[in-house]
Amino acid sequence: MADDMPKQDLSSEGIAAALRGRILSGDYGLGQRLIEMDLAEEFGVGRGRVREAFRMLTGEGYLEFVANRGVLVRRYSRVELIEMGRVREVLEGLAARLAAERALTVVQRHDLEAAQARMDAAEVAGDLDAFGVENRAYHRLIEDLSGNVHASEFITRVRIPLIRVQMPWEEVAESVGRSNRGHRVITAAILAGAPEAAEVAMRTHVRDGNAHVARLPDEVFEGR
Amino acid sequence: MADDMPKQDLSSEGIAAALRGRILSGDYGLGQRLIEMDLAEEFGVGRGRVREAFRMLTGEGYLEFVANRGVLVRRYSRVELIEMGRVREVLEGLAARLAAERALTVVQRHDLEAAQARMDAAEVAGDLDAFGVENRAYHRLIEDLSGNVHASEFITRVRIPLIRVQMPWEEVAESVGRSNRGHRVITAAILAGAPEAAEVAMRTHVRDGNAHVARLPDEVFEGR
DNA sequence: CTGCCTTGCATTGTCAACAATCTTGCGCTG
DNA sequence: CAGCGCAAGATTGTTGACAATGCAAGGCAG
Repeated sequence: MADDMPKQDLSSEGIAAALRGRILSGDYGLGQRLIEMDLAEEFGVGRGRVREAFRMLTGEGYLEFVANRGVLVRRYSRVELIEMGRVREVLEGLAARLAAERALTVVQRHDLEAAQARMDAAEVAGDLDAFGVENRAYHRLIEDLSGNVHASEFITRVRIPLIRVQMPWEEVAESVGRSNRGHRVITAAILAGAPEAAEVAMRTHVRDGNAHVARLPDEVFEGR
Repeated sequence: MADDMPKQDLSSEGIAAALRGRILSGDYGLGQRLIEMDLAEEFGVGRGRVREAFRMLTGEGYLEFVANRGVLVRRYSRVELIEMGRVREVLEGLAARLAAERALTVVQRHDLEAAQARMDAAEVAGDLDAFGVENRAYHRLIEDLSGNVHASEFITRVRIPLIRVQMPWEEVAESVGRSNRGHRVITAAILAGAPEAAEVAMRTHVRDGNAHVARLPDEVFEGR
């Protein structure tokens, strides 16, 4: 579908949401500069509204403001990525713990099992792309099951720098097996209502993933 | 000093910083409505700049935007406060862990001991106000010692709703002893370079504090 | 007296124009 | 040919004016 049709009149929040989506989807690359005028035209609004959306997203940590240069999608150095990885570790661990603490409905339990099954199928089929997609869906599902929107929000943010980075990760086919073994432990712990076990398993799992990040080449960190 | 002298010309960031300070200091109460025009006049700038400052602070979680009504200092429901408390628990736990993992300099170790000593002095003197101040300084020091700015940023955010709430907390003189006992365990663990012990102690400590929040009366949650 | 409508005021929402600033490419000089 | 201004273009920074919205006070009907 062509995306160049002038958008409907949106509020600042709507524009912010649209831009947030583009950043999270990787549509806008890290370090990419955003031009007020272009977006104003695209959305069919004045520059002021776009500016306000920019300021909201800077406050949320998605954009970087440079005086007299405007905004760019926030970049992260290797050090920052490692720091955020540690934060992600405890936050995702918390989400798993909370999911295990709650009395899940039958539907929720089924959703979790289904997500696990889809990852298993992708693993067996050796479909790395599908595994990547299902992996992300699985982690987001656990956030949802935690019922803690603040934890979710922060996890989303510390996951941003991984958007582009995870490609080389998928190349390592061997790690899929290891990764999914972690998933099965987490799934079992949540379904069994074992918070401590769920948190420990999730933390270990995320930490494993972070180890890959530490070995990435420098090129990954330059925002074009 | 009288505060009614027209302020110097400030950037949006400067205005945001000023407002953030007023919110953090309790100068602006929870739920208080802020008028663009008044602040524009006070700071001697156009409304646009004030609006942009508002949007930044909304993104940071300090303000709440209501369509066609402007902004008010963000209120948090009891449920949100409890949710954020759990996030704070693991994040402060992480900060303590990281502080214990790092090889602290002599100066840093001294700072930590000094902060602990000041809390001890306030406890002995029975000075609840001083203890509250030193308590906050202590937690912030540990954030700094962690060396993880992202953890720090998130901790600051989940601490926002506690600004007003901590007053009744201080009334419970008995809890000061219990609280400071927790501090001593944390301090010792960090100085001993014991990450696991430091994290566990901090999590327990923060969880204790959160228990107070859960028992607060409903009035605390209504923005005037 | 009570409830609803209306009218006026306070405030926010939006834009378009102008000023300030930065970048870029050109030409001049040594 | 390299380096240094310098001017033109592009982009952001800021404001004031006008439109739209919501709220409160007062009047009117029942």
